[in-house]
Amino acid sequence: MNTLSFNIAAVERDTGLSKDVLRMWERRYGFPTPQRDCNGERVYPADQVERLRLIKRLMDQGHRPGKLIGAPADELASLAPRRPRPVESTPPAEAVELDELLALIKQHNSAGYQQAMQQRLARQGLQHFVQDTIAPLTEKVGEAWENGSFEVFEEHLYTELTKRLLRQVIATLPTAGRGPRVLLTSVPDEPHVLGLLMAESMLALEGADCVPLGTQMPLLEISRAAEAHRADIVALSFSVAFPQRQIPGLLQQLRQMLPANIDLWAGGRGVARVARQEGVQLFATLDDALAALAAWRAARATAS
Amino acid sequence: MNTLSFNIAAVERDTGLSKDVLRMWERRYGFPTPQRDCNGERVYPADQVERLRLIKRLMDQGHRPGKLIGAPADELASLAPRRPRPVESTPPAEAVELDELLALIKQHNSAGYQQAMQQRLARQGLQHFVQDTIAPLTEKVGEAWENGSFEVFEEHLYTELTKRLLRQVIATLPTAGRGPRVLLTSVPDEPHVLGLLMAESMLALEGADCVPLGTQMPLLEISRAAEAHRADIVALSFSVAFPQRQIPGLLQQLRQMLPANIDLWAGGRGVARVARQEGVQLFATLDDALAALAAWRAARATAS
DNA sequence: AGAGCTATTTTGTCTAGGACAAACAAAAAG
DNA sequence: CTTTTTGTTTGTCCTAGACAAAATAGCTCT
Repeated sequence: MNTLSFNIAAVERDTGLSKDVLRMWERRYGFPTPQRDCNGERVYPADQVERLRLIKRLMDQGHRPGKLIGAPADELASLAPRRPRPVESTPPAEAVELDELLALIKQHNSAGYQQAMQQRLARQGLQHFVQDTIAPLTEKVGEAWENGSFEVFEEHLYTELTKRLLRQVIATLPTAGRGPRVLLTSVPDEPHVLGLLMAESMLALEGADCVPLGTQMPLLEISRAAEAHRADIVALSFSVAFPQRQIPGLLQQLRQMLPANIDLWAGGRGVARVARQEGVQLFATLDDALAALAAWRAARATAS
Repeated sequence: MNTLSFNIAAVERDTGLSKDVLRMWERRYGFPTPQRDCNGERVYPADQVERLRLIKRLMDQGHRPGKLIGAPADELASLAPRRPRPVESTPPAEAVELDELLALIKQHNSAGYQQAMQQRLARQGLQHFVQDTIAPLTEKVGEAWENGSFEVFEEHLYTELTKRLLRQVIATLPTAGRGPRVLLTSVPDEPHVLGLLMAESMLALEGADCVPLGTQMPLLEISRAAEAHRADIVALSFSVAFPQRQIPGLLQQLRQMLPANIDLWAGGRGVARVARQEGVQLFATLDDALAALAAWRAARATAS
């Protein structure tokens, strides 16, 4: 087999590190050390790409590159996520059951996983199923990926199967028209959709009129869509992986574009530690979103 | 309302034009002409961002930037896509029905669209529904977006609703284990999933054992997943929007990583004009994929 | 004419290093 | 012990030049 090599664009694709950062690290830290082709362009060997991916994963957990790049291979020992873990409030019995679901994914047993989830859904009912099964399970998958016990493709499989399940459930809900019209989407560079689906299922269950637009909408398009659909609320989801510092700016910009009578909501693990914004409602949990829905209805009821 | 302005990263996000390209155009063509903030960084006014988005859309249709940037506003007249249009082989009666479906999306009538699609599915059966409704409809949506009669968010709505429908249908198919195990995914920078879902529904209908991994898998992960799932076939989908010139390189690279006994298939409108590759099977239509499935089974039957 | 080949223009990506501000960690002050 | 100030780390943006791949134009040959 030919030795695999990557140009800088391919490394950016596969690692998520921008070209600027790759060149900067080379200059500052002396790593990576790509060879050059006949045009003087960087050529990265596969093992360095692998190492960069590992470093990126650890960085997403809160480690700093300066520390990581020097260490040889005992980084594997520094698995410990440096981000403050939310306190594990799941009762032990529940946790065991969730681990069993994770194990099914880890064994690549799609059919078994789907069956087990259907069973739980029937037992818990939609609301509890979303809050007590899907939400913590997604959290656990994220953790498993961060600490290396899940491969990327295993996370993808989990996501894909769970998306299907949620969409299927949503399709069976009656399309009631009594609630506010909620437009659900995410900003560019935020491809995670599970949070949106969870929110949609909860809101739809309460009779809200949801318009799912998928992920990664340019901000201008979001405001256009909100007007075209005569939405009452624009709801965004930010995953924990989304760069936190960009969130306030994005929300402000979107708030400026939107007509004042359209509410802007933002939820997901990504907004947990974001400062409160003028004209934007932030939700740490799905319960908060439901409370906000009730509040919205109450405000409208008294106003009219 | 405050005048909206964008920094270069925001413009990249919203237009899809890289920072390098934005700076290059400014240097070469004198457009765009961003102002500078107190740090000397570019600040783009909203109307130039709008114009850049228009230019990008026309470029995706095959126009060249040099011609577009000079023209003032009569570009609107040059709507004509310069890409060779595939001959419209849809019989007129069918075409009218498809246009009715498009109109439902254009009116943002989600419920009506879903109902109409369910009806067609029941009438045509899954195979014909996918081949004669979803495939041409997706094509038409792409065209409508290219010529500006569809907004981005309308395309998103179509995609989201159609994804749901297909996934729902796939979920109802029996999980037969007789066929080859097919791993379905797409490469990084290829977020379009409808092609994959269409392929999955057809293959699953024929009894193949599909493993859907969603989109945008790094190549190294694809090969890892293929081994972990003991896949017989890795199937990739490339949309027409994917940069054609990158495809051969990607396929070659992946082919090198994969064990020789795992087939590599690639389909979708994106591969229609890609040259044949050693060790890779390219499909222009869904029928080709079904034929390849039959061929795979025949080869295995005689071999064993 | 039309099919193929070669030259020229167009266009995007890569390279280099410098500058600076935002995020973070450490030290000093209350 | 908490808060503020100072220093370090780190990412993004900047200019400007070089070059290769793609698209077009021009040519030749059938």
